[in-house]
Amino acid sequence: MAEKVTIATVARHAHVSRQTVSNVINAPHIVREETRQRVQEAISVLGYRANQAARQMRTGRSQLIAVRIEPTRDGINGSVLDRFLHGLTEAAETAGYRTLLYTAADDQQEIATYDDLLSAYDLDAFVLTGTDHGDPRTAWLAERGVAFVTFGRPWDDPTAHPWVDVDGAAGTARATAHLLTRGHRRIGFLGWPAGSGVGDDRRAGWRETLRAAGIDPTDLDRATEDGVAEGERLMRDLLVAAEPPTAVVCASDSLALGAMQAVRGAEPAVAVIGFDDTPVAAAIGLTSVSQPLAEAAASCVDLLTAVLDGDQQTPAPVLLQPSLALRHTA
Amino acid sequence: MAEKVTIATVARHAHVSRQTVSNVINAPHIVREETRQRVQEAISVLGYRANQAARQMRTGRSQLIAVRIEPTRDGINGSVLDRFLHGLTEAAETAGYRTLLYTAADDQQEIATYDDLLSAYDLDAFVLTGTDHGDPRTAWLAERGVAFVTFGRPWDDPTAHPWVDVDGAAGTARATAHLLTRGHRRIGFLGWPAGSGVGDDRRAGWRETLRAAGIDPTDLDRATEDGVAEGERLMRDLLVAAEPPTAVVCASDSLALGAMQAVRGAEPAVAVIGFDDTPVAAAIGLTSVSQPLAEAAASCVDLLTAVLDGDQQTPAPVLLQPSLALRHTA
DNA sequence: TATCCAAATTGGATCGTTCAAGATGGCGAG
DNA sequence: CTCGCCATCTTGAACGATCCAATTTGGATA
Repeated sequence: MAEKVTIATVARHAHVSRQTVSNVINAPHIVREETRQRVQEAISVLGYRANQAARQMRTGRSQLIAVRIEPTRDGINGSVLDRFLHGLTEAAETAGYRTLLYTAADDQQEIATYDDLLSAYDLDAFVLTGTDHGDPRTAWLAERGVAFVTFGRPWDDPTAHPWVDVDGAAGTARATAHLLTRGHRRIGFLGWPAGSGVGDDRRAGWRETLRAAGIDPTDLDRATEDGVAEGERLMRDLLVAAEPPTAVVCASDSLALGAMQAVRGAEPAVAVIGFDDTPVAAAIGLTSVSQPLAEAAASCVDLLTAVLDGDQQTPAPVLLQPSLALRHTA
Repeated sequence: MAEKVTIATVARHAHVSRQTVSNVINAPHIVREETRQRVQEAISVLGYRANQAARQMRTGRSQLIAVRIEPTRDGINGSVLDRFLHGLTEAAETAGYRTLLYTAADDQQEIATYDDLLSAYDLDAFVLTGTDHGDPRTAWLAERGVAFVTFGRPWDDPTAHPWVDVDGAAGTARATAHLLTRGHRRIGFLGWPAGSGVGDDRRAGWRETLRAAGIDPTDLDRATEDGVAEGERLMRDLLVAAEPPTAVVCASDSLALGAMQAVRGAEPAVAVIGFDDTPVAAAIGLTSVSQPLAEAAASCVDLLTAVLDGDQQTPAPVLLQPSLALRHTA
């Protein structure tokens, strides 16, 4: 293995001092152009790369961002976070950061991990996914002045910290509007029990769109835990109503898949629209609301760099618009 | 924010020297029991955590493992690597390592990233997924004495480096055997063009099992690129043969999904078995060969720790057995 | 030509840890 | 009683970068 190339090696090679090399890297403007080029050449000739550990010891910054990876959850919806993770890694890389993964069983353990990562690895920032009402994690981080962004709104106070989110209500609204233009009037909704920010948001988009069209959403709304079997059960329940729906909007592809199974072979066909545009939806031709996950991830990195570069303490949140991936179930 | 707790803080608090604290952490056996306990107590009282950057500067080890995350590939099969990643992160964590992500467009760029990660972050090891014949990446790493494990066999030389893999041939063999016990005799195979290690392996399991049962596999074999549409096309092609198959084993769930679409409504039903047990398979009730991904990830970490702790240069490879997730397509 | 100022460069200290070598004290053998 | 040995603990130096203060250089000015 070739011997280690340090900043001193570069300095010798370019006939300058260590500090000048450091300046070329961190503050090029204070170095004379001619010197700068000579050093740059030495750097590339020798293949020099600053040792992060040494830099970090002086500066306290590691160029590392941490993201939690959840234990393989629901097989269908789990892919959403994975796609977000892909986008995040790419965006972070172009911004000069690397992505570190960690796991945690619950909020308390996650906070312990923050502590560990911060003191052991000097992490620069955290990206949290899926915050809920009164999240202890964001409070802990904010209290200690740690930089972080959440993918998902803080439902209590939208100005509490930087966040990126996708407008779920707009998504279900778009889905509902699409069904309305196709002539559907009785459009049901399968969602989650009230109380979760995300679930309530998605339900609201459907409800308000129906109301705006002069349709009473009451009796067309069903809620339960997420899952295919649950979706099927809810849909059957909707179908036996006095005036069964001719279409249904769902809060997830899991629920939508269940709904599809419940209406299989029905005449006339019942339209179904899911949420998240998962691979399952694409595979079986399920129309679904699609979140711009790569864009969301890039926005997270943008906000983080804004915070880390000290430009702003709390950059403006980003709310992205979903689109409708049209397939043949609606 | 509380002031930083360093090894010196602990030393003062326990009335010993820095080095003794270091010894308590790294070589407890050379410290007197009484002293050890006193130091340990100081550590937990102060909440001390060794600073990785500083440690790394002396030891050259970072307790960091790197894994590549691919740009969101095929929506259906992509989840396999994601599930592996989940398992890997968990296993690495319990072994005292953290997982770092990186992306790369091609092999050459990936090698450049190795170089970067090694010199900038002093990475301890790499986990590679999906190696192919004559992989330049493994050669590069081996040449420099970098520790790494591949998830996937080195098809050229099984002793080239440590690896973990799932026995794909055993998987398709098991699927084929299952179909045979269900009375099927003409069992087709949809796979990838010859040349890819994984694809050839999966095909071999099916072929040899048929041969062992006295059935000639010729004419029952089809190959193409992966994808749902391709699977459907291949299956239609198989069906118009002189003696069409009554069942088919596929090299992926994508192909299997295509096959299912091709035989939809056929009487008698044509049995279909996929490979990878993806969420899509679970969602639509497709019987599929299931890889023990969490176990594979854990094995990777085991091999890595064996290499990193210097126990062995090339620990014995691990070949895991897949199982058959029975659902209602076979 | 001497003086001064700003820009560019230099050397030394420092971050927190581990390594290498040295100091201390107790104990048994000679 | 003294020596050497072992177990235990302490001291000084080093890893590779950046920060700080001091110094040199080049060019403009008097």
